[in-house]
Amino acid sequence: MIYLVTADKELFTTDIYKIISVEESLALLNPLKIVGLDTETEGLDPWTKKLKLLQLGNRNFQVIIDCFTVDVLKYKDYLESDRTFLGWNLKFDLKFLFRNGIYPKSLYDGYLAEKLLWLGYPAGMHSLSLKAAGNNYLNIELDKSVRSKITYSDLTTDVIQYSADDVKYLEDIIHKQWKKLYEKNLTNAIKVENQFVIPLAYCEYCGIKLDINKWRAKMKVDQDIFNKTVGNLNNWVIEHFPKDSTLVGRNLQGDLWDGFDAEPKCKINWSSPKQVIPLFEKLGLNLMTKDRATGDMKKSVDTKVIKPQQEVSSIVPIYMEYKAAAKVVGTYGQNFIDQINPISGRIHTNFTQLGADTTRITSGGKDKSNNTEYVNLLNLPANATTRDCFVAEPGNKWISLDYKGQETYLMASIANDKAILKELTEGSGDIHSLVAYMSYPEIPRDTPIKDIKKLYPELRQNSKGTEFGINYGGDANTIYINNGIPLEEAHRVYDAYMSAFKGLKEYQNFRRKDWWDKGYILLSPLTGHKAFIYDYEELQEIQKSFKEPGFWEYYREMKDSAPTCETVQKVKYFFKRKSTYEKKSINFPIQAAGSMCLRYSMIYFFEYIRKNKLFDIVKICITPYDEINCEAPEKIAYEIAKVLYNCMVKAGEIFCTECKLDADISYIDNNKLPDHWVH
DNA sequence: ATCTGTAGCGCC
DNA sequence: AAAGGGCGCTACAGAT
Repeated sequence: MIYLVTADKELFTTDIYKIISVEESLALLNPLKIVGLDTETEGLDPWTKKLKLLQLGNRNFQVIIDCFTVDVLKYKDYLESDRTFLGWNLKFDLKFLFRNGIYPKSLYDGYLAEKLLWLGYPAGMHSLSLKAAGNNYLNIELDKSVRSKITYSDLTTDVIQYSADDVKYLEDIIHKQWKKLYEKNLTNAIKVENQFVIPLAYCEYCGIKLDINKWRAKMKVDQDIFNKTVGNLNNWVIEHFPKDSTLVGRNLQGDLWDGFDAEPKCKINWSSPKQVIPLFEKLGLNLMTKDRATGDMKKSVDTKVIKPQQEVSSIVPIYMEYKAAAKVVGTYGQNFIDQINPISGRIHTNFTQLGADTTRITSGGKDKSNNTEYVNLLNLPANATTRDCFVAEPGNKWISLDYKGQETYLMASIANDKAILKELTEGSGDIHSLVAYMSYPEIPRDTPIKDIKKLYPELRQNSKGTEFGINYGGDANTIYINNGIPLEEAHRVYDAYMSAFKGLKEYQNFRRKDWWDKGYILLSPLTGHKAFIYDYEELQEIQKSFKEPGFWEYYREMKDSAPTCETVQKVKYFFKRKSTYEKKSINFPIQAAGSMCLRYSMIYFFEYIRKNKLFDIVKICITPYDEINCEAPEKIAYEIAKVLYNCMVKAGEIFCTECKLDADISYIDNNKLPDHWVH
C-alpha cells in the first residue's frame, strides 16, 4: 500500500495510492523499528537544489512525503529517533536532510555494505547500484529511469509508484545482503561504516572556505612562474641549437625553427613527454627506467629519472621547475574558484567512503549525468601560499589537529616491535635517528640517539627513505634505487634494519603469507574490514599447475629459449601478482588502522556536535588522512579543539594499543597558517 | 567532437 | 620472480 502526504489540491486518492495527513502517516510509521528511507531531489547539490520527495516505509507499506507542499521538519523527531533507517548511498540523502535541519542518528547503508563485500575488486567489476542489488538478491527489476523524470514532472502516478519501490524492497535486499556480510564476517565493519557516513556527509555539507583574493594572487604568481619557465626552456633550446646546427633538421625535425627566415622559435610542446624525450636523449640523458606497473623498460622524463642527472645538461633543472609550475597552474587554479558554491560560498567536494581498498576515503570525481565536477581536497600542495588560502568564516577560528607520526606509531604497535616501541615511548621518539644509528656503523656506538639529528643530519635523512621503503615491503634493491647507494651497501643497511627490528621482520614475514592463507587481506582484526584478493582463484589454479609433473623442468627449458611462451609468461605473472599482494598485505593494515582512527575520531566528534546542537556552528571542513580541520566560533574554539583532541586520542587508543598515538593541536587561529601545513 | 589509456605528479 | 603502499587530476596521443 502506498500513502501520499501532500497539500497539493490537485492530487486525489487513486487505486495506486491513498492521500493521508502528516499525523496519519506518523501513526502508521510509528511502530516500525526498521524503516526504509529514500529521497528524490531536484539535483545533486543540497545547497542549490531542493528536496522533492521523502520516502519512508517497508515491504508492507510506503509513505511518500511531498516536501514541496509539506513541511519535512514534521518528520524531524521521527528521523532523529533510535529507529534504524535503511537506504542506499545515504550520504546523498543525508546532505539534503542536513540542509533541512534534520540529523538522523541510526542508519544502515546497503551501498556501503556492497562496497565492503567487494573491497579489493577493481572498479567496474561488480555493480554496486540498488538496481543491481535488486537483481542479484531478489531477482527483481527496479526501474531507476523515473529519477530523470522527477525533476521536471509533477507527482504522476508512475513517479509515486517507482519512488515507493525504492523503499519497498530495501528491507528484503538488505536482509539477504546481511547473510553475505555474516558469512564473510563483515558485520562489525558495516556498523562502523554506517556510523561514519554521517560525519562524512556532514563534512561534504560543510565544505571549506576559500579566500578568493588570496587564491587569485596565488594563481597570478603561479602563472608568472609557469610563463617564465616556458620562456627559459625555449630560450635554452634556441641558444643551444643555432640555426646551422645539424641537430635541428635531423633530430628535432623542424620543431625549432619556424620557417627559413623567421625569428628562431622553439615549437616543442613541453607538456608532451613524447616530444621532450628525443631532445633529452640527444642531450645525453639516460631515460631508461622500469615501469613499476608492467615491469617493462621504458623511456621516461619523470623527475625521479632526470633529477640525478642534473649535471648532464643545464636544461634539466629548468624542465623540473617547468613541470612543477605546470602542475600547479593546471590543477590548483581556476577550477577551485569554479567550485565555490553560489549559495554556501564554500567548496564542497565529493568523498568516496571506502574509495581505496585500504578503507581510506578518496575525494573528487565527476558526475557525468549532471555535468558536475568536484576537486580533490585531499592532495592540496603542502606549501604555505596554497594552504593559507583556506580560511575560516569571519568570527570563526580555524582549528587544525593532526596525529603525531601516525603511521610510524601504528606500525610499531601493530608489528609490536619492541625496539621501535621503546625508542618511541622511552627514548628519543625519533625513529629516523634510531634507523640511522642501526644502519650506519660509521656513527660511533656511544652516540646518543637524540644527538643524531644534529650530528648526522644527512644519514638521518637517508634513513627516512630507507624506513619508508622497508616498512612497506621494499628490500635492499629498493634502498639501492631510492638512496643511490651501491647494492652491497644497501644489503648491509637492509640486514641491519631487519636484525634491529625483529618484531617488524616477524610481522612482515607473517603478512607475506597471510593473504594467501585467507584469500583476503585482513585490514583490521578489530573491525573485520577485508580487502579481497579478486583473482585468488586464478592464482590458486596457476599454483596448482606448477605441481603438474615435469612443469619446472619444462619451464627451465623454455625460460631462455622461448621467454614469451605461455608457460614462462604464466610463471612471471604469478610471481608478480604474488609479490604485489605480499606488499599490499604488509601495508594495508597500517593504512587501514590510520583510516579507522579518522573514522572513529569523526564519529566521536559528531556525537559531541549532536549532543550540543552545534550543527552548522562547528563545521568539519577537511580531513586529510591523519588530520582533522574544522572551524568554530571564536568563543568556543579552544573548547572545541580540546574536544576534538580527546576524540582523536580516544580513537587512537583503540587501534594503537602498544603506545600512545597522540595528536597535536597544531593550529588554532583565524585566517592564518597552521604550522604543520608548512614543510 | 568525444572517448580511452598513459605519463607524470600532487597528497598521506 | 620481482624488487615500496594508497589515491585523483591534467595533459597528451591515438582511436572512433
